[in-house]
Amino acid sequence: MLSERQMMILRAVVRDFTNTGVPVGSKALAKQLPIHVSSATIRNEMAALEEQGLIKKTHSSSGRIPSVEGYRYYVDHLVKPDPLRPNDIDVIQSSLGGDFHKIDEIISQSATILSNLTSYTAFTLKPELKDSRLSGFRLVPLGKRQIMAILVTDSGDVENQTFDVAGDVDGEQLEAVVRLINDQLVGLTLPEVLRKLQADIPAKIAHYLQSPQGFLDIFGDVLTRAAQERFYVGGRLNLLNFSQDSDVDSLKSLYSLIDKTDDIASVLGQPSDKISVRIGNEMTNDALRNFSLITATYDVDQHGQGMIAILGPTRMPYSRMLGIVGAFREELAKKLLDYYRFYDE
Amino acid sequence: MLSERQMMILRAVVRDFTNTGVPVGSKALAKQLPIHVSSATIRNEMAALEEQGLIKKTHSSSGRIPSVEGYRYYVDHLVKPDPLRPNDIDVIQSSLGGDFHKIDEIISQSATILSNLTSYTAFTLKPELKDSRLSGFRLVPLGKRQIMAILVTDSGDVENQTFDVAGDVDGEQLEAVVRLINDQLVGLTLPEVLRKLQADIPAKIAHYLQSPQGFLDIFGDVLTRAAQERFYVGGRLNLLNFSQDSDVDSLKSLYSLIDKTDDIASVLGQPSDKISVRIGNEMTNDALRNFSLITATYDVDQHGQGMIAILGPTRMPYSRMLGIVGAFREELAKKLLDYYRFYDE
DNA sequence: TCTTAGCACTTGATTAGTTTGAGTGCTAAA
DNA sequence: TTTAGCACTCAAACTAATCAAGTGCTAAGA
Repeated sequence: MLSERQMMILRAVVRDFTNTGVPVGSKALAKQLPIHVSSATIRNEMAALEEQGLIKKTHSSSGRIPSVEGYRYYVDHLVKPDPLRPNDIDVIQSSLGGDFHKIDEIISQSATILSNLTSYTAFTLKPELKDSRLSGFRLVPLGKRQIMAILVTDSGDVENQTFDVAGDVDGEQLEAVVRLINDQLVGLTLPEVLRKLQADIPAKIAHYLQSPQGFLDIFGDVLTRAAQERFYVGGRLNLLNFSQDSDVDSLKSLYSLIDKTDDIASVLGQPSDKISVRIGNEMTNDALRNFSLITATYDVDQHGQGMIAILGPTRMPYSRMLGIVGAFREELAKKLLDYYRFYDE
Repeated sequence: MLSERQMMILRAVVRDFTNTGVPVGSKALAKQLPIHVSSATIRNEMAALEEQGLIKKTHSSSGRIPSVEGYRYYVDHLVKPDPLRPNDIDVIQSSLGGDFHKIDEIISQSATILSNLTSYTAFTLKPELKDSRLSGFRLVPLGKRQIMAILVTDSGDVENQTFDVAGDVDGEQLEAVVRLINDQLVGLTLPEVLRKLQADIPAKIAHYLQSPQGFLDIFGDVLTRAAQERFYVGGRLNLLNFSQDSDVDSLKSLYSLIDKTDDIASVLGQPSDKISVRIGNEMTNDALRNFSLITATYDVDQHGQGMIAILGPTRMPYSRMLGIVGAFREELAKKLLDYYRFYDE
């Protein structure tokens, strides 16, 4: 249990350290605190805080920095999100104000905006329905030997892939296959489709195509891509700013983590309605030891739930970041509602 | 003009320095050279080489390192491409051996292979005809409010874009527009199409669509994307290995350079039949001061000419790199010929 | 009992001085 | 033309000294 004064001190330590990056000592605190106490008193209180594992020293006679637990306490009990700066509001308004022709443009743009506002790395996921279902599949012949496969889900995702085919294409055969797919698989969730694709579909297709394997490869490819959560990243390069003493290896593993599509869910974690903050080693991934991740969901009514996140150094100004994330999720939800409303009539 | 012996020494300096990264001194050279001379003699020769600006000292009493001019001389007159290591051959064979369904997969895979072989960053461009022409345009309605625009060029490039439309789509109107585009624009080069798009097309389209601007935006977007040279990058992260003393800023500008699609042509330069090496500040771009770029074209007969490139530190083992690039361009051309042959029948 | 002044002590950073080793240019003799 | 020898230079590694910021602890005061 912390006393009022200890909370005040912890808050000041976190705020000071996140702003300056320098361990904070008792004297500086004494000058700065609203109450009037001597540095010796502060030292005593700090010793108590250290006892509880909330702050720590970098060496035996240094000032204190927050521990992971200290940040945690701060974020859970002490922080108050900053209101947006007027300038930030302008940035959001103007960047999100334009006309968009597809959801993905808005979501991708959002990642850029967030990274600009925070100068960290930002992630955005578009709103997803829990289990999106296959709503259509086509094969469009393009040129002499090219075909495009297009897959559409009921949440409006479109995935496509162009590929070359050998020999003459029999239009009727293609139509038959497409009809088969649409008859048998439309309405199923994507994992179900994938399962069927490995089970009874091949046999059925064999009726129409002499070499069905090529087709199955393509279809499977488009399908898995559609089933994967797509996310956008903004401000990738900002990670470079925090690579302490140029630790190339950890930087590399960080980037591979970010670029590997399939891991993103495990990194961002379960969606929750609140804004969530995970600090340093609270995340299992070792490459994130010195980073904190702020994630938040946003709701677009019946169109599902999306997610935004920012990744920055553990020592980030949480109050400001929470303010930005909190405000931006609202703005984004509003923008998307407008968007859907326009196109849904 | 260099004497036989001076060439020998220059070659040894470059080879030694690119291998070890340590300035090379007269004593070490004396031991290593095939002829038997004293270190004093070497010193004299080195002074002569320095006189000509081919090597330089890092400080007044250090060993020598090659200057840009020295590398240039080495590359132009002294280097002999290394033959591939057996292991490298295996890597190429197995990575390029599989079945591919589209050119782009091969080209993108090539970038990865090249970066693996060299442990540098690699670029690949697919074979392009000089002026590819528009060969077809479609609009495919996908769902209730979604349309996909597809553009095909005569060199087989496909560019597509999905977008949302408001209100009900009139299928006949769409067809009319598509027919108009195909009638008027097919067969023109992409820049010509782009010009027409800004000139007389809007008026004509206005007959069929009440709000043509949206359509023009989309079409223009797909068109410019198709006109842009697409390139693939492998081993991006390898650049991190050479950021001396973690100079974050230059690293950032390097990455933005690489990611900015439109600049790549200016970076890679004019295609030439020979393998070209550009060293350090021979490239105008400042971010590349400490890098060298090896580029090579490859020919796929009537399907045009493509390009491969690797970007690494100025201090790279040129003989090995030239060997790899030289061998790989051949392998790639062969693979692509096979590919085209298969699909062209 | 809580607070505070005072003091001895610890530590990282900075600076200056030393030593070492690799390498150079130059001179003079072979 | 080559080479042995020598004085000289410089970066790098190490040592010692100083400084400044900060701590814990003690003892006195509120």
